[in-house]
Amino acid sequence: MTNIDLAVLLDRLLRRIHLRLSEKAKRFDTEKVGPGGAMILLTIDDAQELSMQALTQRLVRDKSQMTRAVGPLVRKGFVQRTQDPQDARVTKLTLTAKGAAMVATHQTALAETLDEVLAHMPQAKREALRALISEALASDHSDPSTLDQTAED
Amino acid sequence: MTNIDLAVLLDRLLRRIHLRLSEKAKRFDTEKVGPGGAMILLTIDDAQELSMQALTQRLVRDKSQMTRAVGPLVRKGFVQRTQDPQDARVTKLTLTAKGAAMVATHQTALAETLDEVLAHMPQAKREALRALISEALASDHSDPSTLDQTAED
DNA sequence: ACACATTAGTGGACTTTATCAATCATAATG
DNA sequence: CATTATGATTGATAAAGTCCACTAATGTGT
Repeated sequence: MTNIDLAVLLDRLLRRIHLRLSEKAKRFDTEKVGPGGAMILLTIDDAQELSMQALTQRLVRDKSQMTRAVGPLVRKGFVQRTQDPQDARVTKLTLTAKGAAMVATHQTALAETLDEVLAHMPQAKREALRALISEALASDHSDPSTLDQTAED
Repeated sequence: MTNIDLAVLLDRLLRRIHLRLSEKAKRFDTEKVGPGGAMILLTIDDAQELSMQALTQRLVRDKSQMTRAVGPLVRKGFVQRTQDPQDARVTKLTLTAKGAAMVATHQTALAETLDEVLAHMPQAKREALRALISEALASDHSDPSTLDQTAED
């Protein structure tokens, strides 16, 4: 195994997953949600409701890029923007029924993809892997700038 | 934990790492190797010597993109192209001394970054995480098209 | 020799993401 | 109020990656 670091390994694994997923996606992603869009949908689904800021922080992207990425999803009817009654500056994002359906499709595809990529890995190890990554994410409070921890996990 | 899948978690973790790494990189990446270039250097370093094809497969990218990405690294003196004496079609990539130095710098930065991101994760778990990812990568032979396994790992 | 496959590189069109500054509306504060 | 901070968006621009078709050189097999 030598000297290739965790980040490099992560990158490769993720690329493989993306590669296969995008092949599958050709079959159902007729509205061109794309990998970035799918990630957004999955994230909103997980949180039920998210502000732009929270979404930006979770996906670790630039906020301006986030607006642009969400735009098409709204236009295509997957996501709904609503104004927060508490604070009229914030935009809350929720999934439409159509968005939820797309999430379900993507989750199925993701599960299939993971089954392929991790074909030879026993379930227990997959769980362990997921747990470790989840833990790594949860325990990372060291960001100087942008992490606000809207606390679940 | 709900329904966010492993791939999504992986993506987030990797993004966090990249984000921090790129901040660090500003301080030493004066020749604009960039994250993509760094990944290439690290990969060549790991294999000692790599054909373009092998590199493309490992990094799971488009081959034309790969040529374009390697070009600047050669021009800047980090990587050397040599023709394989066995097969004159293949270009073998190796690191120059300058390239090796850059790899060392990047590895240090990577290690620091991982220390930050995984600050609260004990060493044993980090090792476990690395081992699991490594295993996932190694055991993945199911690709229909492009994996040729130039056999090390 | 000949046909055929493989490896690399080129070129162009195109999509996706990133980056950075500026703007606008709304809060929050003195 | 006036000022400042915040959340979101816009605009301009660049970087990165994809896709596809094509060329050139070399290797393989008949």
